[in-house]
Amino acid sequence: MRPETRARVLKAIEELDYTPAKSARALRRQRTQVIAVLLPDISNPFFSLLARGVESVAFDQGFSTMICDSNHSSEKESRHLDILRAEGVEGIVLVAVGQPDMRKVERLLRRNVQVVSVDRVVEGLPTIGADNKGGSNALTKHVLSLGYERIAYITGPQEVSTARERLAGFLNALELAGRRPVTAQCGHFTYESGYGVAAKLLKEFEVEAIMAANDLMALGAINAAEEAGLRVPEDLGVAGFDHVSWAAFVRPNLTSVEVPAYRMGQVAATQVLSAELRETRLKTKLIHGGTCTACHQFR
Amino acid sequence: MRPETRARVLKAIEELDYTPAKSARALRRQRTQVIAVLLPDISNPFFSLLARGVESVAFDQGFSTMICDSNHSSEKESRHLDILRAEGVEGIVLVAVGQPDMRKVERLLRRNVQVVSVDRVVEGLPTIGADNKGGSNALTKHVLSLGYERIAYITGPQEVSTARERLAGFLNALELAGRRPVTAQCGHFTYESGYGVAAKLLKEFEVEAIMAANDLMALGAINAAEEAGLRVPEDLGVAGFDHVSWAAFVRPNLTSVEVPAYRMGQVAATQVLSAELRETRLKTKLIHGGTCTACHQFR
DNA sequence: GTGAAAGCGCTAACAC
DNA sequence: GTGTTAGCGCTTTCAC
Repeated sequence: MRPETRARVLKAIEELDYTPAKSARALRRQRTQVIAVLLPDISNPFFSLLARGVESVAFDQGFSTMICDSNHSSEKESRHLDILRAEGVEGIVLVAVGQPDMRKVERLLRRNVQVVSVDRVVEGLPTIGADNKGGSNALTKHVLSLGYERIAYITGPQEVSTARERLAGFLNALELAGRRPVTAQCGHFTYESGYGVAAKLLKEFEVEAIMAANDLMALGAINAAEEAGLRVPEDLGVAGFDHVSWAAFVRPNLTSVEVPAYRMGQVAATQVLSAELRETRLKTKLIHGGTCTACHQFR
Repeated sequence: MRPETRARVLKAIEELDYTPAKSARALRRQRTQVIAVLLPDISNPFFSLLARGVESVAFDQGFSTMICDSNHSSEKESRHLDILRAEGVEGIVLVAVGQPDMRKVERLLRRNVQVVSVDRVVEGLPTIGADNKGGSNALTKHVLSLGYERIAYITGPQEVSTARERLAGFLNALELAGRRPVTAQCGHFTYESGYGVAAKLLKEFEVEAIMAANDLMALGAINAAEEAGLRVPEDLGVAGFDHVSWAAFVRPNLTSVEVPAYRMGQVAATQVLSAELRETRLKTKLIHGGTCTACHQFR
């Protein structure tokens, strides 16, 4: 092309304020260059970090990301799956609310839309998860090594795979040490449920430490303990799981296991975008060893 | 249409797994039914709540939402503005990183893309913000009414309008009471800066209370105080701003002013989507009175 | 009501 | 290289 022509074209672009229209391009090429991340609650710091991880990878590869919030509702999740199909996204990173609507998911897969589950195991989908069992196991061993003997556990809903895995890791470590938990009771991964379960538990049992399946419940347990007149960590040790950012500001500090949400998002996005994938069906993949961090919560 | 034909069509839809392709529709109608929210950091709970507010309104109106993360970078923000134009979004809710690239913004406006600024005032754009000055004023009066006299202030970067407004509200309330702040020093809205500024300040001045321009810095101040051997709230009162959700879990509790991020997002989205808007240029709009919440932090 | 046809803005293919 | 053309899947219009 003659430099002069080139200059004229550039000038026209400038004057007409031209930008190629993505929707036309998408129609013609049958590729939108958009992926989505569909999660239960973007205002939960764990999920929003995960979303950032997805976005960072997509952005680098020239993809846009739609972040969709199912608001903890399976129905809204299902509607979002429809919308995303119509929207023509090329892949979906899914943090499912319970078991997702597999009919919808399969329709997407048939259209060659990559769907990868993160954090929670979904039957029939490749899953990117942390090593919940291993992390819980390591944390429990750490707690035992500090000399705690009478330990209670607050677990999450048993339909959620992460809750089951963390409980399993805990029980396994105890068993290896030839011990049994004082009690294991079920919460809902919320602050309130942690508070409620701990308050009840502290009345009925004599415990030296409480381990919870996530930080929010652990925080509830701390507050319940202090209201029961117990000093933490002098009278009662408390541990959580997730190592969410604000936990670092909580006083007294919370012992926890780091779950690398950002990296999990990155890995999931990479899987979704990787072309190889279009051939091979993936297996579940573990990220990180579930490192046990900060330990100020224990005497 | 004959019921029989109708049935056949429905059956075909089912069999072919048909969903109308949005990109074709968008191309033909020159409307994508997509809006975007472009913000500095989706993993910040304040912004993610805001994003949820935007999404909820858009979803109800049949619009999809693209959440874009500028990662606190003006450059990335600018690139996102380009992408969003190419993508053909019909409106943008913008939480700007400093002053945004107005050339890009104006190109969007010229194309009749609605751009509304939230939280931070942007010259030349309608802004949805909280009543920072009023809220700060009310909080300061509250603190004064509790009998505190020697008050220090930790402000945010003065380029950010919210920081200026909160400082102004504080100074105004003091002035009305015929007082002056012990000192007012600048942080960066981060935990670390709050910690650092407070630690220094407590050495140099004798203060009864520290007020910070946001919760994160207030939390830093609390930790600095406790490390300096001061009990909070017995020896030193501390107040923040934003009333972020995790602040409710912090012990001792933090006095703060609520900034209704979710509602601000909803209002901004409504503005962006409202058709009237296409005619009239908007003015800045205040949401909420900046209510002063929980007061356990003060004796 | 039903059907046919044009065209949105782009890209891929093919001819020059 | 450069120019032309067909067509992606939908909506709108206009003719029946």
